[in-house]
Amino acid sequence: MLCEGMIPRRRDGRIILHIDYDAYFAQVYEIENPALRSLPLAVQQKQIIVTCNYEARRRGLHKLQLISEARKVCPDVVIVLGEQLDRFRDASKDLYKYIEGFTWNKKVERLGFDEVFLDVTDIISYNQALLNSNDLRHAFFQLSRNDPTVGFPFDATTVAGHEYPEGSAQLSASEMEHSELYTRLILGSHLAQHIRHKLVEEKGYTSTVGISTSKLLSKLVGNLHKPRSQTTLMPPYERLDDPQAFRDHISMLDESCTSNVTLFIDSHDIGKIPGIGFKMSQKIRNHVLSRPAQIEEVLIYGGTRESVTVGDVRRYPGMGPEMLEKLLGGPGSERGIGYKTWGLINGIDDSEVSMIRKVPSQISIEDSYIRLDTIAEVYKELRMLCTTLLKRMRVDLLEDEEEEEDFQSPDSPQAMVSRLVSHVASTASKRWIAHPKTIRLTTRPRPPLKLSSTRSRTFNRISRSGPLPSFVFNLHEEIDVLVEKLVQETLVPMFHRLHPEKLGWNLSLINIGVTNMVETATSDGTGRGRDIGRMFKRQGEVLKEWKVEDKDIPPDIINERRVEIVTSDGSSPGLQAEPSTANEAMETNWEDALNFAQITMDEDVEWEDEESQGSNRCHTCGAGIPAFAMAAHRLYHTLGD
DNA sequence: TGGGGTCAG
DNA sequence: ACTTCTGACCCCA
Repeated sequence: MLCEGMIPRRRDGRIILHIDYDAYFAQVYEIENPALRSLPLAVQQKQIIVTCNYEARRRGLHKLQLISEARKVCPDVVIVLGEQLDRFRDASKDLYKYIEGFTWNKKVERLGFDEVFLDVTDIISYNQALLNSNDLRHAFFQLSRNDPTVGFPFDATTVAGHEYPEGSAQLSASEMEHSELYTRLILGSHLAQHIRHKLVEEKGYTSTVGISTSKLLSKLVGNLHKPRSQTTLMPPYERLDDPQAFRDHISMLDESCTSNVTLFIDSHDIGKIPGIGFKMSQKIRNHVLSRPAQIEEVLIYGGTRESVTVGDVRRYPGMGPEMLEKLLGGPGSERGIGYKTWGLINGIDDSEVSMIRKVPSQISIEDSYIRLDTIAEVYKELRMLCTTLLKRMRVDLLEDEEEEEDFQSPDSPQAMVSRLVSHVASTASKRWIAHPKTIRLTTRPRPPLKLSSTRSRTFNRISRSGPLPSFVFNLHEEIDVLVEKLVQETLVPMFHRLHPEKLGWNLSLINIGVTNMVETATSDGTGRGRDIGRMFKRQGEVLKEWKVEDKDIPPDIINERRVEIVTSDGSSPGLQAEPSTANEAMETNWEDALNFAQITMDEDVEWEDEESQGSNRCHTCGAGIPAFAMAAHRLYHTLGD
């Protein structure tokens, strides 16, 4: 008897696509140099092939192969270096933004460089409602809610690409004709195919896609047919316990055939399920294998480890959320891990595809070392890592300052002055879209070679963190200078907190990271997908008379700072430029603008609470600036160049 | 918030 | 050889 209550109910209302670019690193090179496409191409990191194109695989190469071996197997292989990740990261971001363009709800989530999840539920529902059941073969998929001509024709009676199980459309056609899910998955498969085609046409990338109702299932099912293909996990997803369906499918009632989800997921090795990693799969394996009384064939003495499949675990006597909770729970482990894992084992994953994110939640740089045990070497490495980190921050957290959108009213002093600046000086300035508040230093001490062997626990990295000084946001200073300052003032003290002993340590790794991002406020957080209506509205407003008002000024700092900042004496520690010069320039060239800023100060304004301070940072140097002084502060930067 | 663990690509 | 260089999320105090 099946214990119904132990299996969480399926919720298959969503349609989720999982996109995986084929042999990603290799493809990036192929696009830069199309001549490589027809050749066996391998990407090298250290002494290994990290990935290779399918031509190379056809000739016997594979991932994580030694270079020496690869050359033996395929002497004419073209090997390129893949240690510098910048090009891969850039291409990945570009593809991500392109793919976002297909979504309506902005639910698009990147996993690593080469995978993207899309929640296309809304698009599918919309098109499902549009289907004409009298002529499904000549359906039209609408990609836009506004323009019914944007889209593509398709045959809504068949799945695009592969399906799992193979030929399942014919097998249970009678049941599925009435299945809502069946229709929605068909729609999903055609949308997936369209996106794949567009990725090739517009970006030159081939990809592999999985189509199902959750991140878990779409990711897993996509693996069935690679490369340049797609697979849809077909219904029924539910166990057939409806009496009528029960009789119709009496021949399928063998337990493994109750639903295609179970059929599909049961065959996977337990460690292949996303979310069940090395540690957890080991714990589960040990438990399942260490009770061989139930299963004669499984012997642990032989030393050969039997593979444990999801099916083995799912059907293990007494297995359920409680048992998994006992197995996997404990201090440090995630709350409700047993229930979550039991869900995964039953093909249930309710986790959301997250909204598109413009900024990462952390940026870190690390390097590993054979031996690193002198303070001088450490300083040198800190400087190198810091340099890379600050450059990365300028790439990932900086954005072209385009016409100052939405968030602040178009006639606010900031926007006004900003327009003046970019118009008259035609300065293509940059702004920070986020400010990390914290910097962290991590090291991995070399394992104490021959200790009393208590436990070689995963006890790997140790770290210290502290506030990130705001001078690092100063774009007018040379990186080298900022690095030197950051190392001396922040990282060296942090290092000594981490390693108080003068000698005796030996590091195998150093990592420097910035975290705790505070996003600079923009209206929608995406910075993309301009609203046409809003643009028109704005144009009108720009023509209106200036309004003098500003409600974003924190009360506590205005009195002490107002004079200082308006006279631009560089009260922010990060400002290095000559104050008098900037000041002079402002007064001579920007009198009106300055007056404008002055007027603003004298207005009777309302104050916002402390919370608003985060949005009153200078985009350029990161200094906290009262809103009323921001306009003048911007001028200062512009003229400082 | 600081420090650490697990998982993933 | 579970490597390397990340990044996300979760837990505990």
